[in-house]
Amino acid sequence: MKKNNVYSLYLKLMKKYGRVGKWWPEWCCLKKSLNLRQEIALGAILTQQTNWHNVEKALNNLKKAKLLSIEKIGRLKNLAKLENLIKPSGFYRIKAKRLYTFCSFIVKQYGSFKKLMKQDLIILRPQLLTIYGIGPETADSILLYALDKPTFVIDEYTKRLVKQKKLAKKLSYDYLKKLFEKNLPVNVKLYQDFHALIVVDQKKK
DNA sequence: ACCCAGGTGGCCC
DNA sequence: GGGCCACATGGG
Repeated sequence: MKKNNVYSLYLKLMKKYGRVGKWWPEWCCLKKSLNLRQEIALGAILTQQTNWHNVEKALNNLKKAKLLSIEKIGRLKNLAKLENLIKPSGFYRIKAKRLYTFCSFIVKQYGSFKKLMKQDLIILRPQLLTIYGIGPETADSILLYALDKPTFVIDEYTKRLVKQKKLAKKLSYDYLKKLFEKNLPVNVKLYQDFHALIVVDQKKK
């Protein structure tokens, strides 16, 4: 039998860390409230090239302002208030525009966040990728952690790990995504846990 | 005073 | 297809 480096890496990390980091346990759970799912989706945009610590401040500001809602953000008339609330997360002007574009897309195309959840991964992923400010990593993070869809997330940490372990020569997004998915059972919880473990492992270095 | 953080889009070659 | 830049704040 051909040995599977990707899957054995998952087992190794699972053995080493078990249940993972501070905010991951609730993300890596399949039963999440609608509010938490929206927080995760918005957080996925806010965390682009940004420390989680700063993102938390922005999310708390949104929560206090009762604006941690995709439908509310999608219906905003102007973005000044939103920009101000998310300032701690950096790139706040461009991120306010990205949040708004994402949220208004959902409102227009699906009517509500709840209806979006029912959409199929095959349809949804290409749709998300057409939205301004949603690249492959943000799309996959939203799909995997906010919507529990089986798509593997590739980020800078994953690339670093692949390089360290010499799992692949190419480091392009789609190539690595296929590599992981090809060598793992299709399982949302496993994808969630594995990606979280990679981040935790790489952060320690 | 630097340097970096769970990216993305625009522009150039 | 790949390389470089702007985008901005807070923490080490």
